[in-house]
Order: sequence, then structure tokens, then C-alpha cells
Amino acid sequence: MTRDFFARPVNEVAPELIGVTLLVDGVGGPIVEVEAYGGEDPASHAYNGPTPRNAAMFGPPGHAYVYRSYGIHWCLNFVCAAPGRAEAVLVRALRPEHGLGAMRVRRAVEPERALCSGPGKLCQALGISGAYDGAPLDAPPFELLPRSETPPIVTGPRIGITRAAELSRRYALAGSPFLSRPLRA
DNA sequence: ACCGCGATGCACT
DNA sequence: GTGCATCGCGGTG
Repeated sequence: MTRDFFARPVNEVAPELIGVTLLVDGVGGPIVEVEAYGGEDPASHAYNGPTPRNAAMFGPPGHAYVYRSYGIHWCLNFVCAAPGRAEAVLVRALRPEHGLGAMRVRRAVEPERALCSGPGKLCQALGISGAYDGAPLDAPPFELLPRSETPPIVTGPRIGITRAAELSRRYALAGSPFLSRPLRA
């Protein structure tokens, strides 16, 4: 996965991330759910301009934007770049495939389907914290492995937002049991 | 199945 | 002081 991959409009990049394997220090699996943020999107952290928190979104594409959510969890984004805009893809869920043991140590939870079924859970399972904010995605500890086939994708409204809730910018692997929440076919 | 709520940090109205 | 790009638990149908 080259850095050029992310140097495109976020709504173009987001669906292409479904099926891409995300590893952090070798722990992770294929991404099954993402959401697109940015541009003239009032739900985006970048909507009101640059701040210390969202600085990474205004930086070069192909880097991580990690922020703290509700004071407790971390959330991981991949920074993209439409011309003149700050955009990012929120990584919401993946299918646990590599490093299941490490995930279970970090998250004391029995069902495998709940290890990475949400942005906060995923960061906990992969050991992602604010220390990764701004880090390049094409260098350790990150590793992104291209998908071999184009998977069936379903779209729908984003989760947990109030502004621009009508926009259909959630992309998920159709029928996956590892989603943060089901999505109508 | 759904609904409500507490935890806990910090950016912003 | 208010509101989150959340999660898990405990209550009620």
C-alpha cells in the first residue's frame, strides 16, 4: 500500500479499504467497516479548521489521525487528501485474524466477534494510543496489506453522530459478523 | 430485543 | 458548562 493510495478524495478511498489488512506490530486483520469524514462535512473534526487535536488531518495523506473519544477510548483514522481539504477515514471494525492472543490480553472479552467490532475496541485490541497520532502508515508498527479481491460492500449512515446524520458515508463488508453494528442489506 | 446511563478527557459554544 | 466519530453494564419487554 503506497502513500499515493491515500492522496485521493476520502469517499473514493474509504470503500477501497474494506478487505485491506491492517496490522499494528503484527496484530490485526482485514478491515470490515469504515466511515468517511472531511470536506464540507459538519460532522468532521476538521470542519472548523485546524486545532492541536486535529492537526494530523491537515497533514500529509497516508498518516494516522488518532484522537481520544469520550475521554476513554482511542479512535484511529487514515488521513486522505482531496485537493485543499482535510479528510480522513475512521477505521471502525476489522476481522481479528493475526495476534488473537495479544488482542485477548488487551481486551478481556470472550467472543472473538467483539474484539475489534468498534473504533474504540479496535484501538484497544491493536494497542493504538495517542502516541500513534501523525505516524506514517507505510512504516512500522503499521502495515497495510492490499486486498486480493473486491469484496461486496454495503453503505449507510454513520454511527454516533448528530450533525449530517443523513449522509451515507459508512462502508462495510456485506454480511460480516464483525461489524460494530449490523447494516441493512 | 430495546433503553438508559456512568465513566472520563478535552475541545469548544 | 456542554457535547461528543464510545463502550459495557444493568434494567425492562
